[in-house]
Amino acid sequence: MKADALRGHLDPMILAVVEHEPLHGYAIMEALLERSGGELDLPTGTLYPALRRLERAGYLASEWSTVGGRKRRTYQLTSAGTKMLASGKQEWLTFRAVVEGVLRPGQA
Amino acid sequence: MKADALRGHLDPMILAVVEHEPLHGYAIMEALLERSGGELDLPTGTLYPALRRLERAGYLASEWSTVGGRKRRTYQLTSAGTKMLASGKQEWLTFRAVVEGVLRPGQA
DNA sequence: CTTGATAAGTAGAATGGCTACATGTTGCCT
DNA sequence: AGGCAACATGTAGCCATTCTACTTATCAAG
Repeated sequence: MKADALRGHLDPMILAVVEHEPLHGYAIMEALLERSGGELDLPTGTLYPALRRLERAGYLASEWSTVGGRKRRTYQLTSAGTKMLASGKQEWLTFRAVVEGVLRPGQA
Repeated sequence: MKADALRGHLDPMILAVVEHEPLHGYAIMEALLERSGGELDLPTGTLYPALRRLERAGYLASEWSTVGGRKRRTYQLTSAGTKMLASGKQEWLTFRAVVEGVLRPGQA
């Protein structure tokens, strides 16, 4: 998959994986990897800054904990984040329709 | 639709509209607008540089003509462009599967 | 004779995902 | 005991591409 085809689509994806349970950064990476069937192997230099950005923007809230000597920062959706996720899903559907309207991907 | 969610997806879309008939820049803009149901209104500052980039990369070839006092540069797919378009369509399907695997967009 | 559509372009800003680097722990393998 | 893989978090700076804003020019309609 092309490098930064993700542009603009990553945020809702991150929000989606913490929708039903709060997760820490590393676990978010693993969840993305798993849900994408191994395709989405985010570098830490992408994920961690993105999480901070989303927190700054008010879509995520975080708290520190220490588990077995390891520090974890666990993120959960805020109510603004929930709304953002919903509208992100909607925007995805629009985007998909636009691309497929132009691309007509059935025709190889 | 978010501004540059297009990132990395625009190139195959441009190639797609000239797949069956050569078009000049302005006509490409109109074709994108029409095929996207009015959603994709590219600024000229996006399209023209993109066309030049695709030509430099060998995916498009262009020639000048003058129609009614207006200069047109008409673009058509090269054979490399045809291949690139095919692989772009394939990549789109992968990308879509990745996003939807993570997003599960059915659930509002 | 001005406005809107047609037509092509450039310069420079901004975005955000990437590479590469930095730091430290735990647990398994030899 | 030593080393490496997995766990865990983070920063600095690069880079590609899309965007805004601008320029130039013709033609048709009003």
